[in-house]
Amino acid sequence: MQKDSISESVIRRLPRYYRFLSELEAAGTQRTSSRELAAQLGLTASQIRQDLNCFGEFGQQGYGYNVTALRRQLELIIGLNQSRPAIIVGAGNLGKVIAANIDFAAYGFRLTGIFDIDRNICGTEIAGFTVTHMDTLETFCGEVHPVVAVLCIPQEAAQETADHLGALGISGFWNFSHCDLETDRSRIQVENVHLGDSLMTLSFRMPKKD
Amino acid sequence: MQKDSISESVIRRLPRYYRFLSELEAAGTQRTSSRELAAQLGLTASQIRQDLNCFGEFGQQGYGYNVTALRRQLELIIGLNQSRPAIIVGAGNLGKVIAANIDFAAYGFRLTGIFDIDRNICGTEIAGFTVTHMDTLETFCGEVHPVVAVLCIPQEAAQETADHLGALGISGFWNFSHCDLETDRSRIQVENVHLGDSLMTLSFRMPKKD
DNA sequence: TAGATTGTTAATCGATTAACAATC
DNA sequence: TAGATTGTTAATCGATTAACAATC
Repeated sequence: MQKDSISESVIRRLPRYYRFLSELEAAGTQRTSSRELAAQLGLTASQIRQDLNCFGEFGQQGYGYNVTALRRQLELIIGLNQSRPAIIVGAGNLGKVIAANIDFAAYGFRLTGIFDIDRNICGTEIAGFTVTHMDTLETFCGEVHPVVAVLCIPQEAAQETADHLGALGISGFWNFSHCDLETDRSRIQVENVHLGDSLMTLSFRMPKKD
Repeated sequence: MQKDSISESVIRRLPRYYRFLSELEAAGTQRTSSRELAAQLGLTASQIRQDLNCFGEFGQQGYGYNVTALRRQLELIIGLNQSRPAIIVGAGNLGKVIAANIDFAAYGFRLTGIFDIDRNICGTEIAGFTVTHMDTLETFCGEVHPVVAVLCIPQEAAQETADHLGALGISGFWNFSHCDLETDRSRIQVENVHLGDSLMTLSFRMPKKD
């Protein structure tokens, strides 16, 4: 059903489709078309149909798409109905914000623990979890088998920690550590959130003096 | 000197080039080549030369590139030497983390104020700034003329607030509010940080059960 | 000079857009 | 049935890669 390989461009558009269909559904809209979606999302109808047809045939000729059905399909495609165990590594400011503000369950994951290397932070409570020392990671992973680690640690420690976590069975990183991890890309998925890079692209596009 | 329009793909690679050259420079490396950079960054030498030649001729035949000179050129190209006034709008958890952790000066900006609509938060101090009520934005903008606003507010308020800020002269948004802003794209630059979308792409790429 | 590596042009590849038969 | 809109094939466009003359 799903095409062999989905291009990065398509993958990046899926969340937008899902978000927008969720809004339509919440607004009570029952039906839509590629033309309508395209107009709203600033894409072409062709592109939307091509994208969706990577995964199956979800529309009906002459009618278009049922909003609820298509949203539900995207939910399954993206894997939002899953509940894969995840951990946060690094309980500094950023780790705390993510623990408190990201609804992991809404994205197909389930937060199972928060770890830090600083014994002063360990023992404190964040989002219902007691921050635990990294020493206990091995035992924890043996029991809970988390698949994803959210890396909220300083750049210097990132590569080493990622290697360690990879050895403990982690196969996905949500990487906030501001550096490019070197991993076995056949086995391990990395999604980078490089805030600095993001702000630099804005800097590039803003007018400059001198 | 700079080509008429730079593609989004090129823009997204510039920060990585800059980061990597900074590392090389910090390590004391004086010279590099497109082949070397390509190997390290996982790109092709051709691509790197094409990308750089959008902006000028920075290399020397037979030699390659001087690390410091090229890093410096990228600094100017991206605009990291600038100091454009920026404000943070929304001083919740996320706004605080950004205020405290992002080195705006390193990215061509200068944090000038933090605003919130909640009078309970106003008056508290974050990263050396006293959080100020949004009521005072108009006066502030008239005096300081910030060009960029970091949007750390809830989705519901984002569009309205963006419109308001646009009217007050803001021409760039670093948007963390998890929705797609509708703006006059000829005048206003938007850089989205959609953490939910980011986590969804990781969800998509992770194995699924059932 | 010989070797190396650039800047740039040409070739290839992949993604986007257009077109249209199928069909609800 | 007529109108609408899909799924899909073909055409176009743009980005990446390869090739090579220029030159340090």
